[in-house]
Amino acid sequence: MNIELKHLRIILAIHESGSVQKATEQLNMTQSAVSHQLRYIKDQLGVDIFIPETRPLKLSAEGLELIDAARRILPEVEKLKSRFIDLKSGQTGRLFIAIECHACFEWLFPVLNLLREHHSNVDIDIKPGLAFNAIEALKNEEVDLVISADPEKLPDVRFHELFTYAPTFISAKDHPLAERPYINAGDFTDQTVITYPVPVERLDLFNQLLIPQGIEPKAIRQIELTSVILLLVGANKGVSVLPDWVLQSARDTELLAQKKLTKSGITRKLYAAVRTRDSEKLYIETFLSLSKDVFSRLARPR
Amino acid sequence: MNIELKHLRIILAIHESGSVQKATEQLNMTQSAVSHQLRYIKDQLGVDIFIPETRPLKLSAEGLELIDAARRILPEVEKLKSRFIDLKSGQTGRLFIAIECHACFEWLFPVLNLLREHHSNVDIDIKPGLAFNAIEALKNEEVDLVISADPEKLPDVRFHELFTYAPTFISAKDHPLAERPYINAGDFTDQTVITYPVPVERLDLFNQLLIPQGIEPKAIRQIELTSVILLLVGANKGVSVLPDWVLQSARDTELLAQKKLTKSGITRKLYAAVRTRDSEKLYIETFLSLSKDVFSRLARPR
DNA sequence: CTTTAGTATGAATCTAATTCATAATTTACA
DNA sequence: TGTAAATTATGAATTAGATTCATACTAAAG
Repeated sequence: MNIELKHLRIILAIHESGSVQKATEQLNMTQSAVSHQLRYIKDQLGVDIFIPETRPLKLSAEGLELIDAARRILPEVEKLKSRFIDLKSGQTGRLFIAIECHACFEWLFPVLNLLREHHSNVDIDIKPGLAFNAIEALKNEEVDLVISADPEKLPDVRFHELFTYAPTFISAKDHPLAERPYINAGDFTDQTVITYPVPVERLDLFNQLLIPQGIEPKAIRQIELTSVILLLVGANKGVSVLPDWVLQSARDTELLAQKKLTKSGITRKLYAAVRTRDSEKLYIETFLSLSKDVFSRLARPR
Repeated sequence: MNIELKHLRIILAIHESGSVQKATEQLNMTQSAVSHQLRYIKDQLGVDIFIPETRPLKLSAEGLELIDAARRILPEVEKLKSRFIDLKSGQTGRLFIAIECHACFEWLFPVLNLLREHHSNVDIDIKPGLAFNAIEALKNEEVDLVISADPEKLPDVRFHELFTYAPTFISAKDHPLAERPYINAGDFTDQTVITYPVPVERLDLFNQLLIPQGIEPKAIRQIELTSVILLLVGANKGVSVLPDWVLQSARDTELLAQKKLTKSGITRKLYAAVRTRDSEKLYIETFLSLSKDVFSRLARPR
C-alpha cells in the first residue's frame, strides 16, 4: 500500500472544493489527471474514498477517515517546509563560531550580543577548543563560522574580509626597547615574551616575524587574560605583541609603550570563514556588518 | 518545494542505518536510486541534509530537523495505513442497518448484541425511517446493510439469503376464521386487519396476496408494537398476518389461532443486502452467520 | 426526456524515477 | 603514505509513472 502526501492533498482539495472539477485549479492538474490519481488512490487503499456515481462526490465513511488524517498530517509538512525556507534564507538557524585568534574575544562578545538582538531565532554560540583545526570543524558543520587570519583557497569555504589590524609591540614605559622608533625580530632574543596560551605558530609575532627569521625569544610566558597580560607588561615582567585594537583604552596607553613591528610595520587581516552555501544567509550577513561596525568603534574610540 | 513521504522515508532510513548502502535493502532501492533521490531532496529543500564528503554520512543541523519531522509524520501515516487495512478487512468499520421488514426487530436486536461482542471496534446501529428507499440508502452509503425480502439484480449490491419464513394468519381462538384449515385472500374482505404502521404494499399480506387479487379488507388498523398487535388480536379486535417466527412463544400460541395463508401456504425469504465491495468484510460475515443462528433458535425454540 | 455539467477511461505523450556501468571519494590498513 | 576496499556520485539509457487529449459515460437539472 503506497500512499503519498500528493494523494492526501488531492483528496482534501476535492473534499473542500466539493468536486473534482473545482479542485483541479487549486491542484494545478487537469480533471483527467485528478481522476486517474483518484483511481490509483482507491486501488492502493482498497476502499472507495468517494461514493461512486454520486454528484457532487460524497465522501464514504473511509474517506472521512482519510480527510481526518490529511488534516493532521499536511499541516505538519507545511510547517516543515516553511521551516526550511527560513533555514535557507537565514531567518533562523545556528551560528557556532570558532576563533583562531585569541584576542578576538574582545570585539566578538559585543558583536554577538548585538547579533542576538537582531536574530533571536538564531542559536548563537562560541565553540572553544577548536582553534587549530577550525576550518575542518567548519567543513564538518561542527561550527558555522571561523574567525581566522589565514585565508585559504577552498571550494566550499568563503573567507569574508573583516578588517585590518596591526600586531603591536608593547612594553613598560621604562623598558629599554620603549625608546626605539620600531622593533625588529632580533630585539626579542633577550626578552621574555608574554603570549596567550596557544601554540606559538598561531601567534602573529611568531608566524609573521620570529619564525621566518629563525629567532627565539629568551622566554615565553603564557597568560589567558588580555588584562593580565597588560598588567604584567606594565610591571615589566616581559613584553608582548597584541593587536592594536586591544590597546585603545586610555588606561592602557598611559602605562605602556606601543611600538610598531619592523620599520614598515606589520599589518594583518582578519577574515570570517563560512561555508559557501551559508554565505547568503541573513544572519551571516548581519554578523559581517556588525563586526565591521563594532571594530571601527573599537579602533577609533570616542 | 516538493517534499513527499518517500523522501522522509529515505532520509530516515539512511540516518537510522548509518549509510546509504545499508539503507538500500530496507528501502528496496539500489544505491544509485537512493543517491539520485538524495540529490533531488537536497535540491528541493535547498540545503544539505547530510554533510558532504563525510563517511559515515552525518546529518547537518538542517538534516536533524528533517529527521525530527519524519519521526512525527511517518508514524501518523503508518497508523492511517493500518487503519485502512482494518477497514478493508472488516476488523473495524461501520454497520448501519436499514430494515424493510418491521417485525425483524425481534431477531435483529439479539443478533446485534452478539455482534457487538464479537466486533467491539465496529460502529453498529439501526437507521430507522429508510424503509422505502433502503437500497438507495445502501448505495449512498447512508447505511451498510439492508434487511429485505425483495432481492434485485444490481451490480453493486449483493443479496445474501438469511432464512425462509411463512407469513402466518392469526386470530383469536374464538374467531370464525379460526376453524378454517387455511385462509384465502377473499376471507379478508370483512375483516379488520391489524398491521405495522408502514405502507401496505410493504406488508407480505398485501403484496403477496391481497394486492395481486385486488382485494381490500374491511378496515386496517396500524399498531407499532408486535406485542400490542398480539394483544389486540387475542382480544378479537381484528386479525393479522405476522411472520411465523414471531409466534413461537408459548404464551402467544395458547391464546391465538395460527393458520397458513392459501392452501399451499406462502413462504418468503429474507435477505441481507450489502454493497458488493463490503461482502468479504469480517463483521458482515459474522452478521450473516449470527443471523442464521439466532433465527434457527427463534424458529425451533427449546 | 433532453441538455448540461461533471466524471471516467484509453491511448499517446511526457516526466520522473531507476538501473547499469563507472567514476570519484573516503576510510582502513599495511 | 600509499594502496585496497568500501561507499557514494554521476551520466546515459531504460523503465515506470503521471499527465494530457479526446471522448465516452453518468447523474442531475430543466
